[in-house]
Amino acid sequence: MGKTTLTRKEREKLRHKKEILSAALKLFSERGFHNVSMQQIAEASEFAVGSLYNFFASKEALFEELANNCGEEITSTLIIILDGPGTELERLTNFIRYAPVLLEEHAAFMRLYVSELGTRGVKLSKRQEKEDLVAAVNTRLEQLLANGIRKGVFRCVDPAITTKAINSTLETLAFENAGHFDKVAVTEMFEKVERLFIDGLLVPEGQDNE
Amino acid sequence: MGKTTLTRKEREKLRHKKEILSAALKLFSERGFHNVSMQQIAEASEFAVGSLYNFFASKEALFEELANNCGEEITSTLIIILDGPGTELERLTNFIRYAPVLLEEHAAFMRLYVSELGTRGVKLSKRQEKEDLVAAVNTRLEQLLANGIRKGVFRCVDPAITTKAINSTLETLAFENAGHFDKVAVTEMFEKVERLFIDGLLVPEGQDNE
DNA sequence: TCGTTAGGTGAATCTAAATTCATTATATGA
DNA sequence: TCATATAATGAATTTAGATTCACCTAACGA
Repeated sequence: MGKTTLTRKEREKLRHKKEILSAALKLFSERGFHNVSMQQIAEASEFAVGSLYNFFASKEALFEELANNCGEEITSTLIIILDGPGTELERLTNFIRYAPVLLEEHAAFMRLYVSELGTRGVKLSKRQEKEDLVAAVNTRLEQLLANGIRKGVFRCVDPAITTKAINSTLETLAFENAGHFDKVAVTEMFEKVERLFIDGLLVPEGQDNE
Repeated sequence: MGKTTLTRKEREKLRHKKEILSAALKLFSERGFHNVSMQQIAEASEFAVGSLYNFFASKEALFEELANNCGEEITSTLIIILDGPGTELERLTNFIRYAPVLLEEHAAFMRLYVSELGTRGVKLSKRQEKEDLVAAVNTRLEQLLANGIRKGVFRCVDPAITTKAINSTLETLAFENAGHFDKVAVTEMFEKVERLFIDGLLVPEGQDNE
């Protein structure tokens, strides 16, 4: 019947699962993992508590699935940008410029990510996956910076530290703005970040690198 | 008897309270507020659970006292640096350089601060005080940057954004290093931060600001 | 129509932790 | 030494919230 290999029932089930995840994401991002109960998720998603357990083995499992889903989506986009065409300067600029888009599309998850999973964190069993995703982005950003430095485009800074600085700054601003998203204000804000980091990294004209 | 106005008993009590706070700080910083029980704090401090309640009305109250104590101590030092003598450049440099010292002396609290109170956060009732402390530091740092820009020492960046960038970078590194503190490595790391931000902020020689 | 099955339901149960409080120990000073 | 006050104790109670499960309901094929 459907255009996929899934039966209608299966599609329904998947949709229900997504509804639960979506409601949970909203709540978790607003109040944090420990301050949201399964009851509340049930109410918000208009299911019964018991039903949640038809989809997820535990609250923690639900959270993990959420984190993995969203994390994958976001990091894969970032990796495409970092691995994409263009000079180091262009790609780094795109990376920073993309933040507002990410924020608009995934505001709730960004909040969740920064507060529960970011550099800090709640302890979860299978956090492995997420570590890998983040590491993948960081490695690429570091590499990009290192290349830019070698080519004499960027000043001779430490790529690892600079990566951390850029990421933590973006995370912080993302978190602050995820609540009350205002496209214009946010875009403007990230332009300032761009000027801070990009201009601060460029080798001043007429000077040699190192 | 004592050199203060406190009786011996009172001093004893105070010491006991400090012992509890100290044990709690260690645990909270390692595992986070929600993952530490009053039982555990009792064991670690070698008191009975009930005794904790002779000192603090609730677990949350205990946490708040901890946060306020340490927060005050740290921010007051930072404010002294930011308000101190010296040019904007010198004071900003000192601010960043002071991070390792802070980290060495207050590693546990730094961890706690970043994970539970930093820009993100657990919801607590009387978080007001802490907000004020942080705001006091941020305002001064912004002001310092603004002055530096006006005097043509720093590039024309946004002081508020730059403040956030510097703080979040320092916080992130502090958090990462609070666990396994290594003076040499940490000092080296913060020197790189210094180069990243300070050098990146300076107006290139022979050029005019704006 | 009827039996079967996959979800769905939510009250009941279980669990981990916070909080209380009757009891015990210790110190002080008459 | 004894009376009193102050602090310490930890078993018992309470509470909040996760998890279970015996029971529904709707859809589908026979």
